[in-house]
Amino acid sequence: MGRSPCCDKTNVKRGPWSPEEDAKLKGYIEQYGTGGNWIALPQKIGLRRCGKSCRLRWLNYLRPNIKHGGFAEEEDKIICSLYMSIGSRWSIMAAQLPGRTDNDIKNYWNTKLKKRLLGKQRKDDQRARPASSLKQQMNKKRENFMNTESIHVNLHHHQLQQCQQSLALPEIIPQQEGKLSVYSQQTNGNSFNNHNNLGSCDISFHEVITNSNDIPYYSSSSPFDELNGMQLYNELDNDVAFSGMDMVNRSTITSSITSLESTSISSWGDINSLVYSPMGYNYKICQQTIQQDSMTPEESSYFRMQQETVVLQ
DNA sequence: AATGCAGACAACCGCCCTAGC
DNA sequence: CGCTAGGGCGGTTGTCTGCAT
Repeated sequence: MGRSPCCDKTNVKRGPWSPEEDAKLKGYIEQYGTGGNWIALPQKIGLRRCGKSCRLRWLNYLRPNIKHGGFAEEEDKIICSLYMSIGSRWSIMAAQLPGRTDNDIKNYWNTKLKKRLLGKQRKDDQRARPASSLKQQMNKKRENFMNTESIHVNLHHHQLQQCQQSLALPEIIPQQEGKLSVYSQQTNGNSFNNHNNLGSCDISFHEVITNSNDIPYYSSSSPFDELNGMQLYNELDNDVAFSGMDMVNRSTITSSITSLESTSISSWGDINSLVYSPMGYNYKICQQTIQQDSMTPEESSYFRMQQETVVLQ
């Protein structure tokens, strides 16, 4: 038995809002506020709309200081870099962009930025790989496989690099040696207490990709240490039930890790950051291990942004 | 002028989380 | 402690519009 619907679907109006409905809703909220109850609100003001629909209309369109369309280049950069580090957390992105709603950002990403990025990638691929080869076939296979996944999976390290380049973002690949401490904490009912040491990994660059069946899929870009890459992944998988967690199994795991001695996992958010970070390192790890004053101004700026994002979460 | 198609974005759906009981 | 309702959120769908044929 599913949950009961929030309103009588047969008795509410759906589809585009009329100017009259907008005026009613806006006028009421500006005068009395929402009263903390969206479900009851439409009845109060005589709107034949679902409460959730009213909420959405207000938040995405009617409330003051909402900007529509015309994203600035600076906003493009912020969206792109946030997507790289946190994935499709639209509401968090919206918090970083005053006047923008999560819906707006999501639409903008899906219709403009994603295509710009993938279009460029396609062109570059055609230029770079004119001849058919085994490697190409493998890549094609992988591409087909990943096309069935969400956008998370479609974004690869090199694509993200290109996104940075096409948007004139500074490319940040860490050169610092990171000594990463391990600590454990109970999160979401999953204990990481056995995470003493993940062993010594010497990974120049690796990509680890999960598929929808939660079976680790591993691909490589040279130079890298495949064995160690796999080892790191399997350690994660075995110890913390890596698979099956929403944040991870729909993501592309793309990271560039230099001289990893162990890793730091205190929450799924940490894993997520590690996973998503195209800059090559987890900012929380970075926080513990790399002095902020050793970063370039650009790195520092990204770091600050990420810290704010973490706070918002 | 009619039709088809693609892009843009508004709106909806359904799941998850949480506060209150 | 379990249940429920409301709110929040990400993914998806629907609709409108402009352009090409």
